Amino acid sequence: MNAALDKKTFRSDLLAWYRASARALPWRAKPSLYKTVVSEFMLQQTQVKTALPYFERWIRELPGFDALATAPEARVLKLWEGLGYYSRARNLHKLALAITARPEPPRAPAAWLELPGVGPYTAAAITSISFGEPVACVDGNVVRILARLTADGTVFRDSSSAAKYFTPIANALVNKAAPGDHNQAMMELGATICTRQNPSCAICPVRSSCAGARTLSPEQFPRLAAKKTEEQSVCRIWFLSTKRDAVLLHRASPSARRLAGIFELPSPADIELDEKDLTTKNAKLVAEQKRSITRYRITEKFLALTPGAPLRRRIDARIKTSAGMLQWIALSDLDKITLSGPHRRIVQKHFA
DNA sequence: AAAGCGGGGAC
DNA sequence: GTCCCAGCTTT
Repeated sequence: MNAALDKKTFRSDLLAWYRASARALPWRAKPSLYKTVVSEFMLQQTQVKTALPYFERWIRELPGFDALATAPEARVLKLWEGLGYYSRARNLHKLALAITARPEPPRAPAAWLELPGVGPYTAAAITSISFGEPVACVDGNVVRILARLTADGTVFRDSSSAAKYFTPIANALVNKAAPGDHNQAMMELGATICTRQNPSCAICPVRSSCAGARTLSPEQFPRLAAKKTEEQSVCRIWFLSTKRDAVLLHRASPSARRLAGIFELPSPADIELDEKDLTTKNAKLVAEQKRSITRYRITEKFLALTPGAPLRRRIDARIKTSAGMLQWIALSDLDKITLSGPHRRIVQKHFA
């Protein structure tokens, strides 16, 4: 730790800045344990701006742990549609069931760690904000601030090892009199001032504590090894019923590792088609889109399938034996099911 | 079009 | 410890 860093000065400068300039966010107005939990789940892997409309609607529809616990999972997933990483929604649902099953919610960070979807970061966020537990949240924002504050040039292999490295430092720095506000202030500082590129050091409330700000390029911290990306190409099928009033969709099983319980346009493999079934005569490329997820860059091609009678019979037989993984969904019912975000968009754009 | 963010869980 | 998850924003 930087010997020059005066913790007391840092804490009070940070807190004064936060209390004067915190953004007005819906989970900060009239805070409750439930709102804190929902917001922290939504903010895993998702930026504030994206989560905002989802949070407002969620609180309107499911205003407390009881409402969430008694809601059917399909409704929970539908409310999450478009946010991605649906295991967060399923974990949040299970967490509500666990919370309502006990006389009162736990208070200790270690107890929250046992609940589904709660890791070190989320346990620290929830318990510091709701119960004043003196534990630090360590996310990418906090790593960035601490690496700059101490001008630490360590090269980390990835963000999780960086978080582990900075956790003791972050805990030593927490303001024990106001850990919730301290943690939120760190996140706020990272999101608005101590940004990854072009940090606004000139207006930073803790500039006088920061060793990085005294270097030529504070943005060089933290030093993370470059990630390698992998190209992936996938194909999806747009296939209508004979009457052209329903589309064939694939629903991942509730225990699937990816997109559990979520509908997508089927891949050729999902309906047991191979290349020779997809001739230029019966399969036409109607759309192509690129998207990114973690280290993958995915090129997705959408083929409209208009098969002859024998192939159609084969697919019909396959649907019957698919145990609900393949379903005809009426075009008028598309709004009633949960589609993955990218497939929802492609359907609206090209097939609506 | 490419690069970056980001915590949790399964193994 | 390592890998996977299947999405958006910023540049």
